[in-house]
This record gives sequence, C-alpha cells and structure tokens, in this order.
Amino acid sequence: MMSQFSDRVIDWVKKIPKGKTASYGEIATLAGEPMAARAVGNIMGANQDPKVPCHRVIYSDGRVGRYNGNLGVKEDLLKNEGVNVTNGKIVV
DNA sequence: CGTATGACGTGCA
DNA sequence: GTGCACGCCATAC
Repeated sequence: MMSQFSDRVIDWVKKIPKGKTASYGEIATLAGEPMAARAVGNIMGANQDPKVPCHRVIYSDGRVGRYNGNLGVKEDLLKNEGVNVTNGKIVV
C-alpha cells in the first residue's frame, strides 16, 4: 500500500466488471474524494498494476484517456472487452 | 515546508 | 461542437 487513497482507488478499479467502464471522477468518489479525479489519474500512471484494469477508467466525457502513456490504446482494449467505442468515445 | 506537475472535471467564450 | 482557462487532490522535487 503506498497510501490509503491510492490503495483505495486501485481497489475500486480492480472491482470494475469486464465490459464496463468507470470515470476517474467515479473512482475518486468511490475512494471518498469526489474532487480527486486528478489524483486518481495520477495514481494510475504512477502505479499501473497488471492486476488493475486501469484501461477501463475513462474521462467523464466518455472519452478514452491514456494507457501506459499511449492515447487511444484503451479504445482497442475496451472494444476487445466488449465495450462499444465509437470515435474514441464510450457508447453508453 | 513550499512549489511544480499531472492518466481530470467543469465552466465560459 | 470546439477551444481555453481555472480549480480540485495527491505525489515528487
């Protein structure tokens, strides 16, 4: 555990079911900090564990963010998971 | 301890 | 619909 917050965020991200996605703000809210979306993204990039499907975490706009420093990679991964992505955006 | 940066979010032009 | 700016939290220096 790096810090209570990071561990909590990672814990929630690990709980994201396959074929579904969650926004950084959602994760932050679940972690207990509704305005810590920035910190959530920070923790992800600083601690991208293979056990953490951080590629399922997207922007609140539905746009895919970054993954391992690559933009648009999440789109392909999510599509592979069965998520409908159009023009780099998640179809809700 | 104070400043700077970053995988964000919302508001306004 | 797109672009720019400000504000938030956590981490690193």
